[in-house]
Amino acid sequence: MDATEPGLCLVLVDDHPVVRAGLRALVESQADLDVVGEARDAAAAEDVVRRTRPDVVLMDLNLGAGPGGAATTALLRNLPQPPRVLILTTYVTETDIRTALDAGASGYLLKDAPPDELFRGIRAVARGETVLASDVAALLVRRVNSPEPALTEREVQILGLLADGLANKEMARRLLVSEATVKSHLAHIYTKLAVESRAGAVAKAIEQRIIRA
Amino acid sequence: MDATEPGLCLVLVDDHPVVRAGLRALVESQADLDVVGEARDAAAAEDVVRRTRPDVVLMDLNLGAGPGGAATTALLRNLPQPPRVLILTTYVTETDIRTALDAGASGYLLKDAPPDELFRGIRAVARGETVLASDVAALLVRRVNSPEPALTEREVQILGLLADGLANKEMARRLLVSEATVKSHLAHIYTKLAVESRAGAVAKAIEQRIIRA
DNA sequence: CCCGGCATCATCCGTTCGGCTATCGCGGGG
DNA sequence: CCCCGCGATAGCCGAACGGATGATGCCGGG
Repeated sequence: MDATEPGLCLVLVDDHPVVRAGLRALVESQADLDVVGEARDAAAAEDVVRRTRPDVVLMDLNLGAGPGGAATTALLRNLPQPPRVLILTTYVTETDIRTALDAGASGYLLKDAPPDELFRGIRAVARGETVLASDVAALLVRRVNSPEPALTEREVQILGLLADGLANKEMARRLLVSEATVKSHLAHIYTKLAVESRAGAVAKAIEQRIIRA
Repeated sequence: MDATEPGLCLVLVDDHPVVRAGLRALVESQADLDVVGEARDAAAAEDVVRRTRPDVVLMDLNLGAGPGGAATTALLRNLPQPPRVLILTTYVTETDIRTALDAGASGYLLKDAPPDELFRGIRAVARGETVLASDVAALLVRRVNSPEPALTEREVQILGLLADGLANKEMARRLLVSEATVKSHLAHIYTKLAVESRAGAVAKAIEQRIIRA
């Protein structure tokens, strides 16, 4: 490690103080990694990033109330000289990954990864590389060449409402379409998920992490 | 702090290495707290507790695959000279708290608590006190004077079949009862879970971990 | 340029749900 | 001893659902 190397500046975004403090202690055990700020929500994240100009932001996807990690990622990436964003979260949903990467995240790691992988991930992201946890990558790959047809965006949306227990008529109102359209989407969903009822669809969708519980 | 005081011995149980390492760094910043072991699942927890005989175990409720934190708590509490168990987790569901406390946990804190509260919690639990995060306490109190939605064994059974997408007639056949009975159980389930459809019931049941996803 | 997937909408029809009300036997706690 | 919760049962009825079938417009790849 070159002594003239300034090291990487990090900002932590997580709504749990315990996790933040823990992460800070962890990464600061590495000589080349420095935590220059923390935030517990989107607003604080923007503020601290504007002031500290970090190289990499470690972002939890689930920020409790307010804007989620994906939205916050997009927010930070739209700043001038935006930092790289490395998602560090617990649950994996296909749509979570997609939206996070679409929002401009450079990587996606899980909290059940060993610290080593985290350190390597941070450095890789700082270099401009993209890093994905193997579980995450596997999930994406499985989707690509799986015999199971992928659900459309609209269908996933319907599934979300379905899990909220809404009737077809309600969904139609929410989505500003007719009830016939909703039933049509549902029929497709049933076929793709190989189920034959709303309840079965919800269970399978959660099980396959198409929607979160 | 008395120099002859040996300090409190802790074991961390969490399936996320990042969180474990973070927690370790955090609590070891306190002179009187020592982490003597870590575990990522129930089996490892039992093993390390048997060997290290800690005063307090910090337990995550969501241990990924295998036995959950509540089951692990019960396991540890049934050992000879059991350690105190302090639940340290993210989400709060009524049933989570109940089962954890029933399993013999001495406290229930949330990961969004400030580190200070955590340190105080650990010391209090070690002294034999019971500690509850204020959010948790509020939730429990609310439960006491509101009709508690404790589902019957039969009702949980119905929920399982419901998540498989079975029709009432099918469930009736499986359970060797009439369809009327099934509908009766469903009506009770809807009331207790505060939903009004099968799909909503499935989602809420999975969310509250009444049935597995 | 045509085909296919997607989203949209429509109608028909038989089945299923879910709410309502009511009954019955059983067991436990006041 | 009586009441209550639980499981089981029944019938009624309007609303919701799910399948089948077909049609339109749009867009993108071959």
